[in-house]
Amino acid sequence: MLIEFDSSDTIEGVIRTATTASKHFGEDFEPQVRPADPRFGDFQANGVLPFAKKNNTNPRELAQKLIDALPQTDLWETSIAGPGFINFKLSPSYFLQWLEKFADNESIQKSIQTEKPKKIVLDYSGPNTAKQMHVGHIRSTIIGESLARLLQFLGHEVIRDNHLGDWGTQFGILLYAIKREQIVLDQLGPDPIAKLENLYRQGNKWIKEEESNLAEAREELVKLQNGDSENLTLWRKIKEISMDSFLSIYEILGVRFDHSLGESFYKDKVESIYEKLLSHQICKEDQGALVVFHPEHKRFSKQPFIIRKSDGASNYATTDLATVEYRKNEWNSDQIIYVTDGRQRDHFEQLFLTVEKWYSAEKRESPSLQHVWFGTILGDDNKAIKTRDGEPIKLIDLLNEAISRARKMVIEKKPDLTEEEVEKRSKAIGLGAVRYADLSQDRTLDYVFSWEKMLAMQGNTAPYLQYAVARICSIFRKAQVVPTQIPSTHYQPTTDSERSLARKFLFFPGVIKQTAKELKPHFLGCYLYELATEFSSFYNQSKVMVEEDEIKSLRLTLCARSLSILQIGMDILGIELLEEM
RNA sequence: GCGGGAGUAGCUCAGCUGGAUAGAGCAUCGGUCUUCUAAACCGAGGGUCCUGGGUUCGAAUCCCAGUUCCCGCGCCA
Repeated sequence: MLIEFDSSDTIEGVIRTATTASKHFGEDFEPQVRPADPRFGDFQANGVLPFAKKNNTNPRELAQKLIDALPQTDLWETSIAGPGFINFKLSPSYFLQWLEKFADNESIQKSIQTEKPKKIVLDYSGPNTAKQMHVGHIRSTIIGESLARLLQFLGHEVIRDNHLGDWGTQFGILLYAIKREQIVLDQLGPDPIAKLENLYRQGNKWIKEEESNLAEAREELVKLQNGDSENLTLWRKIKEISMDSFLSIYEILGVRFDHSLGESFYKDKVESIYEKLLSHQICKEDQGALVVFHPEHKRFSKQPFIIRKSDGASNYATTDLATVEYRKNEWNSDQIIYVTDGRQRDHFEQLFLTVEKWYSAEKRESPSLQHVWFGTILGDDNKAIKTRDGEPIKLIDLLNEAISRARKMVIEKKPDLTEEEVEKRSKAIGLGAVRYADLSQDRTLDYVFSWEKMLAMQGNTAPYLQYAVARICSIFRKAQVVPTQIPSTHYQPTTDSERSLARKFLFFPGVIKQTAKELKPHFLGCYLYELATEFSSFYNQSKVMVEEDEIKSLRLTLCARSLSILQIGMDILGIELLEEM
């Protein structure tokens, strides 16, 4: 019998073979193999219950027929429980075979990679220029990066594109403020982006104070959009300053984009969009603007998708349409994934509907479009953190605070480390904590920002996972073997802690699949935490460095597989690991 | 008004798409370091899964109604 990486697949395959051949079941029988409660077994097949219901037979008797039809094997024991569940309790021999078959990170990756690699554009982070990234901006960057890594791990070609908000109306206000204050952009001092942000805030105040100021700001924007050279020069400088600030954050977070084509990149590509959509009668003029309605849709038949404002200017919707076209034509992408705040869901739904009609009118295949949205980070008032007024916590400050708190713990624990080592560990631990705090929770949920939450280092946190890894590495150092060169063994997982750790490995494939299917990193994060918990428990109960070589080899193998899965998983989450803590 | 999301332990959250006695972390209380790293481990207490109906062998999960909070809905992105 072939042992597959995903044990559910192995079991399901065996069941299907049996049921297809059996007169009691047939081809339409769904085994429904799921991880089981450890009290009952390792996997369970639930499919008999609904099938018996549909065919008006006794489920327990039917379950018995299924078991009778299964081939004899020493890989597992089966039993019927409750109303008709079939439990599979895997044998020690199964575990040992699995452990030997998927022996290193490469073979694990190979076993799970896709057969149909796609070219996927991942659109994430996308901060607005002239503003600093604050804590509210962390989610798109971290979630997006993690999904990029996941898809790459699965064998897809991923194009990371940072769709900068560099052509919005904020420039009217900012240019107005710069001119009013007679600011020289080259002389903004050590923290130019903060200065720009203050200017923007000041400008915002001014335009609210007086009508005429608002008019002037609008005029600056029009001049910019019409290619006024003075304003364009200022705009370029602003973008440069912004990019420097973003890049320093990406550097810390280990994020690198293949492209940073902002909205400005598409400003000359929008005219043809209007023409095409008009010629296909997808959009129409309404109240002076060019809009798209979707008559078949209950809501978007009334709620417009504005692709050209009544003043003739383009907007977010327009550039997004042009962006799809560019990514399809120039990069030949099969799929585009947008990682943005959930408040933009209507926008993307409308965008996707519009693209679908447009491409189908031209009989072209549109890329598959997906909006991976996340909840908002809220302030203490339960409202979204916003930049316009007040001073939200800067992202850079959060990251630095995380590193400095980790630093205290690192030094406390090991006072004699070199400065270089302290630096390395504090960074891995502090940033890991922040990343994990966000990634370990369902992305669709809003949460209130708190230092305590973001910087926790005990319990279900990245440092806990990193600590488990450090302990494993320590064992291998003491044992003087490398994880890939452990002597083979005949000793099978026997004790409770050996068995339950080995058992945990088997659920990794399913977790990866689910994470990829729903594009929700928290499935992986939670699993890794559970795995680390199993390992810690194993570590406390079973000494690895024992006299008996056979037992030692098995336990080293369990350490090695824990390490592999933690390495792979943490790498996908973008969290660094340490060999010592 | 229309549409979307959410309501699970004192707090923060999981709950594998309908499975068996609902789980973690934090906090509280108790135990474990001359033994591979105590950022750890073991244990205890803590629940009207918002409320009320329904669907069925079986519901935190699906459907309906109500309720509370959040978000979106014509020229911001």
